[in-house]
Amino acid sequence: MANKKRTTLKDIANELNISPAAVSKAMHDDSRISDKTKKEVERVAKELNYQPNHLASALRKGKSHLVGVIVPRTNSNFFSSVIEQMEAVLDKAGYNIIITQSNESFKKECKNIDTLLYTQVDGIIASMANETVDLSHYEKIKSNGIPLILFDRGENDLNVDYVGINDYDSSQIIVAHLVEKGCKRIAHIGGYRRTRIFNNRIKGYVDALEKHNLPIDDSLIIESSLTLEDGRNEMLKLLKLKDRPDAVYVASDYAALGALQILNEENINVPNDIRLVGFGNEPFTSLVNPSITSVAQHSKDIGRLAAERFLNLVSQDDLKQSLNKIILDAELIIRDSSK
Amino acid sequence: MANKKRTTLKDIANELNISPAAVSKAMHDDSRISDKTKKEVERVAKELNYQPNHLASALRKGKSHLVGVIVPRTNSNFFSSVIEQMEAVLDKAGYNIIITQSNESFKKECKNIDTLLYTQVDGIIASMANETVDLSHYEKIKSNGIPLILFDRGENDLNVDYVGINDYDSSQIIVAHLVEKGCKRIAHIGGYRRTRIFNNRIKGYVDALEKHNLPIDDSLIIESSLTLEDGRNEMLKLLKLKDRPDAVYVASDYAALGALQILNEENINVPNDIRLVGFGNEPFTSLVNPSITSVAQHSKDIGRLAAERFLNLVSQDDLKQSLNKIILDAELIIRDSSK
DNA sequence: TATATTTGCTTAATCGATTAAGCAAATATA
DNA sequence: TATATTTGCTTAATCGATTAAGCAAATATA
Repeated sequence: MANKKRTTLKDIANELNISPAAVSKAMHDDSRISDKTKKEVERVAKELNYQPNHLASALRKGKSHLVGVIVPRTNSNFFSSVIEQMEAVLDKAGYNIIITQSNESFKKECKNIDTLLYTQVDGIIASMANETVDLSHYEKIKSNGIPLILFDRGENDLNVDYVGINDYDSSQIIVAHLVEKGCKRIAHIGGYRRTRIFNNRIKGYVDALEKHNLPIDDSLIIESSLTLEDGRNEMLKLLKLKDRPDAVYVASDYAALGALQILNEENINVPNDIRLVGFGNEPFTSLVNPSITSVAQHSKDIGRLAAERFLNLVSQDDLKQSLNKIILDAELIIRDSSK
Repeated sequence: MANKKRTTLKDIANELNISPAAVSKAMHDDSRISDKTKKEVERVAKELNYQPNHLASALRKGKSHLVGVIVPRTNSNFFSSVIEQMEAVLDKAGYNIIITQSNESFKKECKNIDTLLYTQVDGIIASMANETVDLSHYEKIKSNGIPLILFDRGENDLNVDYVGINDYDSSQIIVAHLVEKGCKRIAHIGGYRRTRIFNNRIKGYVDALEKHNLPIDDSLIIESSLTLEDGRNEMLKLLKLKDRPDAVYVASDYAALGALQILNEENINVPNDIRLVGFGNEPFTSLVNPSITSVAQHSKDIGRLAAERFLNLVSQDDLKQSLNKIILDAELIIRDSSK
């Protein structure tokens, strides 16, 4: 059973004493094949448990109908929700997706791109690893002549389509919210400036402080990888400052959670002593105590829009990509940590 | 730039006035090709930015060096950690993985299997969707003659390799722990019995109650899909019982979290009024208030072992699969919710 | 020096599915 | 009835990489 050879078009053709070409056409419902033959082909195909060989047809047609997806990690609600939507949209158009994760590693990301190109995907939708600065591996995708769409963590320099939220505005909204609650010393535990979205969040934060006539204190602006551990460490450092902040805006929910753990451990009341805001609206933000105010990133829209951009691009005969940004407004979800 | 054709072996061959066969051999470091030719091939390949066409070589060799992975969801720490380990092991052996998610849907799972078979993967490593009862789509994998390895949510009837933890014993350990803490009415919010692992957890729970001379009360045994929402709903029902439980063992951390939310909302003290135990050791169990006692599932070992089983199976000339279980001991991580 | 072996390639077939071109029979049209 | 068109296929080439078989030149061995 397990050892028998795969059924090919030729096997069906031999069974029916017709040519493989006729079988292929029958399967694709060609108008020049008789209904009788089509029915017989269908019957024998089922009988022999025929499974088309994707490698062969993809090779011949020059299209694999596979889309590669690269994400930093799959175990965040944001990315898995984005992927779910992409899958839904692409599935309808006859595309399947291959998900790879970079684990935030530059090296892994390069390897993933090689794998995807090697697998002959028809396009790549990616969100960059934290470590990524050099973009030559992404250029490789472009020079392969297949569409590249970036989401969330993108780069203008690549001159490709991008779907994401307005990070700059999000920071402005967060600071405005905290100021409204009476906060005067707002710290920011952010990502690294080299990553565009985190740079934008920092800029938004700084500009918002100025707008509200609050002084900018470099000791309150921290760059990190935004892991839970980073959140703990950086929060501890902030607490050791002579002049403690009365609010902390953290650019990731995971790091915000780390910060909250420290605050709870040190018996600092949130929100009364220090207000806390995260970013990403991960499900756990509403589950922890106190629940964490955060920014919803419209993951479903991002997934859908990125997939639609891909479909739009593959339908073009002559692929010409350029910087084409779709920026969605983010939404502040206010919870107990800043009330 | 984007529109130029891919470089093929033939292009390199033409450039050097040798045959494509020689180029292919040079690339594979064949001993019958001169060092001079090898170097020239390497140079021209780089010059023309040659990328081998995986479809062609896979078609010719009959091996795609791709492994399909099917998980219910990727956004749980358990599954993404399992996948990370698989990737690490398979990568070393020259295999790449394609991750698909069933979203706990039977229909989606069938579709995923079709996609993977169609993509000519060399094997499939899967964990079943909650909905799955009919196994014919999995039989299709077997009849394709490629290895199938199940992990976590498996089925004996398929007679293939399985890697998972000892669910029965885990339940026993949990009940013993709760009994030791003085609990007398232990409820169980479990999964559906049709899923083997959940059935084992229920059996382990029932047998453990008997062992400790506690009565078995059907109103305290609940089957559900174990989502967070299910946890909330079932917990509410348990609280409405005349004779409330003094402990709840939930077969998933997500549902346990839902249960905890209700308990917190109803101002029921955990662990003093009701003790709570989850399953899976998801990171948030240590983050919520109170932290949730849970069972660590050794995701890394499971991922590694499943990948190793695959490698072992593909290396066999004559694939013969049989029920071959690797059962790991789980570990109870005691936290505040049951202290 | 004559034969055997090794080296370094080429030739041609192959993996399956697809498709342009073409052909004979059946049918439609003038 | 003669020609045109349609129907229902077949033939042969193709997508790129790989490999068995083979051949001529170079080198080794007797």
